[in-house]
Amino acid sequence: MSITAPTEIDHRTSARNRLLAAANELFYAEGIQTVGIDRIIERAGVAKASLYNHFRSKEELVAAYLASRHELTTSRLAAAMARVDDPREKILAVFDAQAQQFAQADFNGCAFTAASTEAPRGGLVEAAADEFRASIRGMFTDLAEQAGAADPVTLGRQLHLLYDGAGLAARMDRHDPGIAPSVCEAAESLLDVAVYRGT
Amino acid sequence: MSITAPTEIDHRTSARNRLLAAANELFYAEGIQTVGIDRIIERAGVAKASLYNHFRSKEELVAAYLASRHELTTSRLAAAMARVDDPREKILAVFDAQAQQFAQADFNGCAFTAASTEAPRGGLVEAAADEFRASIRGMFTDLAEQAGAADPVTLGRQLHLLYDGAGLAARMDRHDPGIAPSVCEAAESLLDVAVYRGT
DNA sequence: CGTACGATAGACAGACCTGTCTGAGAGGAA
DNA sequence: TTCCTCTCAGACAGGTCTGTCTATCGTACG
Repeated sequence: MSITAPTEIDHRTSARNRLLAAANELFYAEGIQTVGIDRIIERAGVAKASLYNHFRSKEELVAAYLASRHELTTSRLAAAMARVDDPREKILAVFDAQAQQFAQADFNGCAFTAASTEAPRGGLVEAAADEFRASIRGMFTDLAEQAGAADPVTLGRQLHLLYDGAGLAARMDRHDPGIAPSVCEAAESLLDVAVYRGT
Repeated sequence: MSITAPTEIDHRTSARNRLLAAANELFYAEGIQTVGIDRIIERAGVAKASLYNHFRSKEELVAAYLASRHELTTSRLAAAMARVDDPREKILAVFDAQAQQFAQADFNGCAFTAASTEAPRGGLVEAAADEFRASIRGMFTDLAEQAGAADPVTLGRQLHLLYDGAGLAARMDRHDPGIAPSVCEAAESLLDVAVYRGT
């Protein structure tokens, strides 16, 4: 890195990135409504005017936070899938990756689900959640097709149901260690029935 | 109803019931944080002092709202199960009853899940959610045992995962009519594998 | 050196929230 | 009648929130 241009860019991205990092930590851990702008800028070490210079409103900051979550989650799942070849193993790899998330100390359920219960209908949050869910659904449907399911749309939806239920239960039943194994087992059962049905 | 005593009782229960009804409608439809006390008492046609005469705080009103939801949901599921004899059919009846909820115009997902994302940890809301989930989990575990599952705890948990995922997906993917059929199909698949495994 | 721009700290407005309190009214009970 | 209890309507305090604005500072660049 040279000294002239990058520092300016670095400063500019630094403020935005620190804001996004603070939003990630606080919004995800405590919710959107309960975390005020003041705590975000305090954690980020940024002035309030700078926040409103980078984002037009709190809702826009929330949307950016969700976009970063979307990117992070899908890339993590893609990396997990890329490690194996067999479609069936790819599906199990997705649930394995999800289970690893459950084990994280800061795990607190699906950010999009939580955000959508707090945000008004028809806003940026709902749009971000719809986009995220469509992406996950597409992934599962593709996997179901690759795995040879007789009805890939239905199996994709069932795997998505399982994925949703797992994330929700892992947040609500924090003291149940049996969730992840039961999820993998259930995924295999659904897969077996959907692929070998009628043979 | 006579004129003397019941009117007094009627008045007394009426204020509380109207408050609970208003809380049910508003909290469930719009969330707990976004609905203020003022809107509750306006909808209920009750003075603010009366609210704080019946409930010590907003959190206590929320807890009462969740308790009424708990009662309503479990009794509805119990009624659905009572209509059939076979344990397997009881399980499907539960998911049928859930699907009927999805079709309600005012359906907005699981009240306990939504409330717990908005409420602080360690409060009355978390306790109510834990209680509700334990009740549902017990129901599914009992059903799994009655259905002859080799591992009733695991099947009960899997059915609970499915139930959770279904409720979540029905709220998030409002325009997907295929959820309910896919859920019933998945429940049957899990049931088949869990009961006939190894035979 | 001077200029321009972004960052900072913080005051401020306007709105909302919860919970308390006052004052008045209505209807049974002694 | 007088009392007592519940209710209503609304003011009020004290706090929070978002978003705007002022004023100052530091630094890169011409």
